Amino acid sequence: MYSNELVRGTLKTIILQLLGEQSQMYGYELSKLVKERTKEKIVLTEGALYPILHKLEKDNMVVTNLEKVGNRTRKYYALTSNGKTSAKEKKNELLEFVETLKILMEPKPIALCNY
Amino acid sequence: MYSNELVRGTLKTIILQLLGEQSQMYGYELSKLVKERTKEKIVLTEGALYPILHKLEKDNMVVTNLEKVGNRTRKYYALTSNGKTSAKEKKNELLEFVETLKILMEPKPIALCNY
DNA sequence: ATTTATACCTAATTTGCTTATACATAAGAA
DNA sequence: TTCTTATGTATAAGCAAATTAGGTATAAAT
Repeated sequence: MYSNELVRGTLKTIILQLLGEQSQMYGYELSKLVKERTKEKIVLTEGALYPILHKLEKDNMVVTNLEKVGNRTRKYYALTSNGKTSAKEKKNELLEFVETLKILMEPKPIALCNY
Repeated sequence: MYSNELVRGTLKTIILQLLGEQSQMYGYELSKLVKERTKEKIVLTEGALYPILHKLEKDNMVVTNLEKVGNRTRKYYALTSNGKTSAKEKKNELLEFVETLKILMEPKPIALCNY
């Protein structure tokens, strides 16, 4: 698993992206999906997950609806149109950022052939 | 420039990496190099830079030597052998992390051809 | 009967950064 | 010659996103 400092700052983007892939998802489902897809290298703990989801709702990025499954309640989250826009923006920013990081960490030689 | 949350967590790794590229560097030089190499998309402010350098010194990752240039003093930082090891580890972790992020953000279809 | 998985939530704390400030020399522009 | 910009290092107050650690409850598995 990656050190916490690295993951910090990327979680909201990850959540927005995953919510964009399906019509709706619930919290526990999101945490399982991140765990599975990253082979547990990134773990979305509840202490991070739920406050982010609540913030997204407060900011009108997602809407919720409760669904009963047996005797338990799931709270499904779906992107609003604001949320979809934000998801795209944040995804682009993140992908650009990782490219910048790569350039910074592995600078290409100025010229491979300079004669 | 990228939102601050993204940059957070990567700065120490960036500094270690850059220090590994040259025999020694001073703070102001590091901040200029990051600015230039990332076209100002990542900016290493002094408030972040110096505390990190001091922490690295305290943790025996770098050693310092003061050099006079005219009437001003530069504080050069050079990686120790611990620092070199840490730099490699952190670089690998960061590069792995960005790959994981990509997988998470752009999942490949299960099969391109499934008949 | 006990543990593990599912499912949600929150409060206290940590931490890595920003923002702001301070000091000082050197160079360049007005 | 005064003002601004660049060079150069440093620290303190404050913020926000996470961790850590707790709570509640149902369902399934051992």
